[in-house]
Amino acid sequence: MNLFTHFKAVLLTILDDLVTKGQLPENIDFTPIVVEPPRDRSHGDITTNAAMVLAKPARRNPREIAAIIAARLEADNDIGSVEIAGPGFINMRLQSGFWMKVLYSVMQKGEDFGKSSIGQGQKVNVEYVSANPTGPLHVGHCRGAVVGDALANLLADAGFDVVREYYINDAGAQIDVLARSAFLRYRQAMGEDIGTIGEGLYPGSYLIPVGKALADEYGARLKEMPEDEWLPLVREKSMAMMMDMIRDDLAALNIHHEVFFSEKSLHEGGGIEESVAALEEMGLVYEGRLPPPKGQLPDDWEDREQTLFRSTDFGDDVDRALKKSDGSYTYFAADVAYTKDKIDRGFDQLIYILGADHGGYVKRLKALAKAFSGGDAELTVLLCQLVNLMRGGKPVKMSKRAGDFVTLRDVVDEVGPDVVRFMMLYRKSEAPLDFDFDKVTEQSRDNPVFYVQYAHARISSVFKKAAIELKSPENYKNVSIDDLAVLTDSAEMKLIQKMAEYPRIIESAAQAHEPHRVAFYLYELAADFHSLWNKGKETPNLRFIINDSVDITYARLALLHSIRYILASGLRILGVRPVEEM
RNA sequence: GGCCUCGUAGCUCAGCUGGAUAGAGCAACGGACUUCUAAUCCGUAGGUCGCAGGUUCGAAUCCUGCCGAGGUCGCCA
Repeated sequence: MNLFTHFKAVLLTILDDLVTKGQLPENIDFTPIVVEPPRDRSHGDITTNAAMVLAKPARRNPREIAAIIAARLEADNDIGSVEIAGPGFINMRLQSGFWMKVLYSVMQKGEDFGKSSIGQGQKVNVEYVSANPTGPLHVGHCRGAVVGDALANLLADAGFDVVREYYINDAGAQIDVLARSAFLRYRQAMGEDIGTIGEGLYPGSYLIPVGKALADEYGARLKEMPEDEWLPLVREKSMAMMMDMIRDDLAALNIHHEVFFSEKSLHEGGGIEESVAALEEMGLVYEGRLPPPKGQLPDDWEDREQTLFRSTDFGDDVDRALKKSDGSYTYFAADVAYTKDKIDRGFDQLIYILGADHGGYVKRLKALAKAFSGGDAELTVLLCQLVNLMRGGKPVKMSKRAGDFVTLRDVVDEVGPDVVRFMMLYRKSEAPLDFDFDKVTEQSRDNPVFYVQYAHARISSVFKKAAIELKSPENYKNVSIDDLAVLTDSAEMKLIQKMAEYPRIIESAAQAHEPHRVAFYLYELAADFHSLWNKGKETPNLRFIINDSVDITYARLALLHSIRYILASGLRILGVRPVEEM
């Protein structure tokens, strides 16, 4: 239950009634009305701008309207007091009994407490990673991988029907380069001295096992074939092995896609012709010339007529080429087919997680979604900015020597998947991110991963102690709403109120496509918990286990258990494991 | 030159889709360990929200123009 939507419903009922009673004019637009937590908690538990929004259409003073609404709100059993403040804010304080109902609801629903149905089962496709299958994932892929995965989890919790998808670029010239590079490794495996690896081939040692596998499978036969015979065989084998490696890399970060979509299947299955024909039917394809780019002109620029898609009809800067000078389809043409395929599969929302270097690609993708869905499908792109690898405050030097890059696996192996995931999510994705190997493994408040994990571990330690000291340590699970009334300390109330915000965080983060909000929320929840913990040091009767009062002990264990549920739920969305001890 | 992203405390960043006196952490300073782990907590101090206009009851948030940082710019993928 999102308490803000709950009280918004209460408010709207009142407003409707005021309209029928003639105290407000008819046909007023209520959509700008929000019910939310006040910026400053001292103003109350919830606040609404209703009076200020209604003032103009009702042609009355906002504070006057506020007074009318406030009088009605006060009649609600869950609302303790109502105040009108500033230009016309209506601030409400809730009865403490209401907070206990919320806490009880967390106890009952457990990790489902934050789940929402605002997604209404809308079909969402989240495409992320989609790295070329020509080598292991490198550190640059980390962020998009984690952001995409967490966003998918978040959307699923918010009631969307989510498909996680990986687009395999298995059709371009880079795949032939991969195959030739693997062929070299094959010759090496057959005992040949291959010398230094030539310019334009992949020198990485990860291809050595591919060469061996080829040698095992084909023996000397490949060497005796002309290139046009061995190339397809080597291509298939090396690509399959690269994809296996990529899947392993992703699994190390606990990432699993449901769909791996092959670009090649669009070329071979006629998807491209079909989709281009569909655009033609809509009158969106023509033969024409593009103006040369404004910046530095490419060396090999030649002015020529080509097949173009009218993406400018949908807000793009220039029309986009569908065919290369040799007559074959462009990469973009495959995207035409791919977008159409997604729309045809019935997705209401297409989300792409791309690196910042793909910024120039966004408008043409949006143009495609508009063209194929008639504007019904929403296409959004999250551009993840660069991750700067640091060590001890200094940038990690990455050698320009080809093949010598930091892999995703290097990073995960060094600091663990939980740290990688949390840190990649502890920043909004449009902002660049420093990832310092030393800082992220530091155990201090400066390290949010540790800080949140530590809260979870501390809660676990209380339950361990309770299991030893209490006769019936599980009895806290049977507390009633009334039993919870012994929780009256301000730090306890603050925690309950913080927990009550969780469903709203999930909903707003999902709608804004901002998983980092969950990470920040968890940090705040952990801070409130650590604060209560330390309060118990100074004030022993605020500790969780109180020897001479089982009632208080059970109520507090119920509180702790609820916090643990929410920490676990939020961490699950982020893909970080909660820990029992540090 | 066009387009995209960013600019908030000394540093690293939040700011909940336009709300009230702009918030955290680090660094600085002052406090709290016979304890359910002090790996934490409490307090003090720190601001022209890049600059200038505009929109309105109200702007860090929306619009326009500058300044600065990064990215990107037919047929590569």
